[in-house]
Amino acid sequence: MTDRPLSTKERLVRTACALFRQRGYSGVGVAEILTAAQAPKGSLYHHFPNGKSDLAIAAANWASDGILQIIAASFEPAETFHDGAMTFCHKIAKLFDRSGNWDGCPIAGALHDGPDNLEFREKLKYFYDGWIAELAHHAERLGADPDSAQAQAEHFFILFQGGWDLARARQDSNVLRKLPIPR
Amino acid sequence: MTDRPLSTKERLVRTACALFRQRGYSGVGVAEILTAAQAPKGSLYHHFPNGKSDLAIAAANWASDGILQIIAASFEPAETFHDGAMTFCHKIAKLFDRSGNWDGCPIAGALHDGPDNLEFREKLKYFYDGWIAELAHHAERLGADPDSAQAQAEHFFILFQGGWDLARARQDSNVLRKLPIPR
DNA sequence: CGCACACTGGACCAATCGGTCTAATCCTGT
DNA sequence: ACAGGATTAGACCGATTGGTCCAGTGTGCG
Repeated sequence: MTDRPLSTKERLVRTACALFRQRGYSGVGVAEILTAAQAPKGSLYHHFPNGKSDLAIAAANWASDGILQIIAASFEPAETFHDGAMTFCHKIAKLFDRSGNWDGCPIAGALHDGPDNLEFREKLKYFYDGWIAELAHHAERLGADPDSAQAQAEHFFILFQGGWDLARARQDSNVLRKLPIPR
Repeated sequence: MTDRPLSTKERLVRTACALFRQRGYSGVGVAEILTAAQAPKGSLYHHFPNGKSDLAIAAANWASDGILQIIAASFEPAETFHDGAMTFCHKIAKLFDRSGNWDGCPIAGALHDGPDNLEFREKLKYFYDGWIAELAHHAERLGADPDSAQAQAEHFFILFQGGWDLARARQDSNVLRKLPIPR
C-alpha cells in the first residue's frame, strides 16, 4: 500500500521473488532480475555476496513471511478452522488473479528447482514446515487436540499446494476457491 | 523389465524425463541430457528438430502415458475408488523411494518452468486433464454419478499433487502413503 | 552390388550465463 | 567541511547455454 521508495535490496528481493514464482530458479537469469529491479550488478553482489543463490533464499524468506501473515489474517478472525482455510484460499485466489494467473508457490519457485544443494532442500522443508506449524497452531486454538491439529494442518497444506498447481495449469483461480476443505 | 537395448530416441526421452523431474526444464542443460543418454548432439536434432522443447514435450508425453498405465493398473482391480487411490499412492511412493526421494511430477518438471510458451501451458493442462479424466472414468465405473465422479477425480488429483510436493520437500514417501483420501 | 536415406559424431557458433573487480559516487557521523 | 564506509555503475571474464551444420557411417532394399 505504502509507495515509499524501496531500497535497492528490497527491490531485488521482491522482483526476484516475483520472477522465480513465474519461471523458477533456473528459469530466471541474474541479468533479468537486475533489469526488472533497476539495479546494477554491483549492488546485487554487495547485498548478496553469494549472488543468485543468496537472493533466492532471501526471496523465499520474504515470501514465506508474507504467507505467514496471510495465514494469520485469515485464521485470527475465524470461528472454525474451515472458515479460516476458506478465507485463506480466497485471499490467495485474489492475489493469483492479480498476477495474471501464473504465479506459483514462491517457495517452490525459488527453491525447488534450484541447485540440488543441501541448503536449498533444508530451507524448502523449513519454510513448508513453518506454514504447517502456523496452521496447526490455529487449528489447536480453534479447538482441535494437538495430534489432530497437526493432521488437519498438513491436510490443508497438501490440498492447497495441489490446488495451486492445478489452478496454475488451468489458469483458473476458482480451483483454489472451490477446494474441498473438510469441515 | 525388458533389457532390450533402447533406441537413441527412446534413451533421449527417458533420460530427459528423469532429469527434468529432478531439476526442471531450465535446470537441465542439453549437454547433460546427451551425456546421460550417451547420445551425440546430431541425434537429438535429428529426432527432435526443435531441440530441447520438443524433447521436453516428448518426455512429458511418455511420462503421462506411464502414469495413465499406473492409474489403470491401480484402479482396475479395485472395488472402490478409495481402494484404487490408495493403491495408486503406494505404487508411486515405491517409485519415489527408488529414485532417491527426489523425483517430482514429470509433467510439472518438464513443462512447468519451461518457456512461458502458449504450447507448453496448453500441454500441461492437457496432460493434467487427461489424468483427471482417467480417474473420473474409474470413479464412475465404480459407482459414482458423472458429476461427483469428476469432483472425486479432481479432489484426488489435487491431494496427490500436493502430497507429491510435500513428500519431495520432506524426502519422505510416507506422505504419499498416508494421504487423507476420503471414503 | 550399389543406391538412398536415416542416423551419428562432433566441430563450431553467437548469445547468455553467473560472477569478479575497480573506480566513482553517495551518505552519514563528527 | 571532511573522512570513510556503504553503495553503485558497468566493463570485463571464462564457462556454458541451446542450436547449426555437414561429413561420415550404418543399414535396408532394389
